[in-house]
Formats: sequence, structure tokens, C-alpha cells
Amino acid sequence: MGRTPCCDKTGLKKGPWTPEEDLKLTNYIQIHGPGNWRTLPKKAGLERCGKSCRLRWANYLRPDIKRGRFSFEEEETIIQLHSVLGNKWSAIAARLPGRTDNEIKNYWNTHIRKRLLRNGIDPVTHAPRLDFLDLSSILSSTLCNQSLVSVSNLLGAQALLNPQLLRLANTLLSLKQDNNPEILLQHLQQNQQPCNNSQENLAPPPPCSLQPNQQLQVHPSTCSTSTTVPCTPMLSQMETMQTYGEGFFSCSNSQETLVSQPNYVRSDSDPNPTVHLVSENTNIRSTDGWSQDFNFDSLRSTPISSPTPLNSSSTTFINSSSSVDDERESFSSLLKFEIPDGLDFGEFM
DNA sequence: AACTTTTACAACCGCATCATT
DNA sequence: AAATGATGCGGTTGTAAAAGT
Repeated sequence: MGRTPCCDKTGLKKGPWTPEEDLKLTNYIQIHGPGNWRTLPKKAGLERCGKSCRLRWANYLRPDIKRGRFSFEEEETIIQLHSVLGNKWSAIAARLPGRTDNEIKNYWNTHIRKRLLRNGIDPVTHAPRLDFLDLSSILSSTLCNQSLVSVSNLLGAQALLNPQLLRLANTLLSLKQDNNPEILLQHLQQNQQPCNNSQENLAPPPPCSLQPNQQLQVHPSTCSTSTTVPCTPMLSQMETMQTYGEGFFSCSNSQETLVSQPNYVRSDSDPNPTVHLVSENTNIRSTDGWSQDFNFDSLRSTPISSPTPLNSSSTTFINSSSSVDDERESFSSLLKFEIPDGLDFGEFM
């Protein structure tokens, strides 16, 4: 409806707030409370529109705002909540005490989103996307320093749900052992090309013997308690899996861990961090016979330098890296999905 | 040291929703 | 019921600082 924006009024200041303005606004609100935002600026002696004042207070001056870096737990929470709520920043902020929707939105756009993309995860759907994987950097790291290749770098463990990707990983690892970068390059080109167009070009996700009525339990590896929340990426995986009927995956018991995203955690007890995938001996049955009784041990990486431990209670480890952001990159993509007995998937479908 | 590019984040803008008249 | 006003929300932009060349 033809309402004029409050900031259209001429003479009102815009842009960054000065310390004096902050002081005026803070003092006024501490004494009188915000009251009516439209009339507040005049009363407080500010040449700003009410909207600008409200935003400044809500996002910056409010005393209960927690400033500084997001903790790993907060980041985990954001990712999980985003997978459920989408871009409902205020809803996400409501579950993160001391954080504002604006702050979370900014953090998502500048850190988490990019990280998910680099890990081959669609930040919108949270589903694995091979076309998002930065295969060029994988390739260069592979060719430049083959001793540092890890499966998690190659594909991200979420790719383990895709037989084509697993086959590619297997091939790359064997080629790596053969020390033949040219063939490796050839394979990467062959395998990347069909995947760059769209998700439809990916091989059909494997069917899974998960029962249709199993519920998904998601718990971040860093948290001591499990949270049961519907998880979009996993659900989309499951939906597709069920489409293809039984046969590829066999999640044979209630404690099997399905790895749909890089699923490794750190330990500060190990001076030589390695990549260990959760549920190392998970058996995966394949209908096409390419990985009968697949064992994650075969994909374990070699130890690397620069240990940067994070989680002393964990039993598995990730690549550590020199930058904090890279550490978070690995860490934040942890999502461990357990499918306990008798849980109902149907309610999320 | 100077310049360019990238990153991070505060702030703005327009729209939606709800309340009030 | 319709018009208007207030507030909240999410997308986008502007810019300072940091990083890279």
C-alpha cells in the first residue's frame, strides 16, 4: 500500500553511526525504553529514522548481544537449523542466545555458505552436489603433493552415498598409489564433465534398505546430547533412495551410521591427526558388486602434519589445517545421522 | 610502499504482516 | 472492510579492513 518509507524524509542521516549517536540512543532507551520507534529519534535527539534506530539497537547496541567469533557449537546449530528452517534468520537467531538475525545471516553468507559449497553441499537444500565440489583444487593438491591426499578432500564423505563417486574415489586412490598423475587427471576430467551440468546428471542415488518408517536422528558430534530434528538433506537422500528400492545400501542395524556429509571429528589426544570416517567398518552392499563388503578402512588417509586438535572427547579425526577457517570448514560439515530402531521416517515425508 | 582484490559486516531498502483506526 | 501505520524480516549494498600482488 502506498506507504512512504520512513527513511525517505530528507535531512535524516544515513550511513554508519557515530559513537555520539550510539550514546544518545543507548541512553534514551535505557531510561525510557524503545517505545515508539518512529517518534524515538526526535525524542532522543537523533537525526535518524526510527527504522535505522531500531536496527542499530537490535543489531549492535542491545546489551545482551554476544559479540565475537561464532563457536563451533553455534555454527553446528546454525547449519542444522538452516537445514530445517531455511533462510528464516530470525527463527534461527531465536535459538542462538545473544546472536542477531543479521549477524547470523552475514555469517552464513560469508563463511558457512562458501564452506558448504567447497565441500560439495548445496547451501540451499543441504544436499550433496558433485558439481559444487572444487575438483580443480582437489586435483592440484593431489598432483602437487600426493602424500597428502585424503578421501575427505577428494569427495567429502557425503559422496559415499553415491556409487559413482565411490568408484571415482576408489579409482583415484588406486591411481594415486600408482603415482600416475596423467591418468589421474584423465579420470578426473572424464568423471567431472558429466557432473557439472546439473544434479540430474548424477548417477541415481543408491537405494537403501532403511525402512520407510524410520525416523532420522541428527546429532552434532560436538554435542553431548542428541537432538531429533527433521533434516532436509538426509530426507532428500532418503526420498531418492526409496525411489530406487532395495539393494544398494544395507543399513543392517540400528546403530549403523549413515554418512551423508563429511563425518569426521577431531581429537586432541592424537598428535598425528588422520581422517577416520565414522563407523569405520560399516558394511555397504552393492547391487553392481563394485564394493562388496566395503570397508572404510580402505579409504583412510595418511597422517598429515599440522595437528590442530579440537575435540578431546572424540574418537575420530579430521584433516587439520593451518587456518582456523579451514578447521571450521572441516568441522562444521559434521553431521552424524543415526537411525535408531523403530523410528518413523514417514512423518517427515 | 603502493596498488588491487577480497573479505567481513554494518546498514539500507523494499516487502510482508499485524495492529489500529 | 479498507486504509493507514508500525514493526519485523530477508535480500542486497557500501565500505573499511585485511590480504595479496
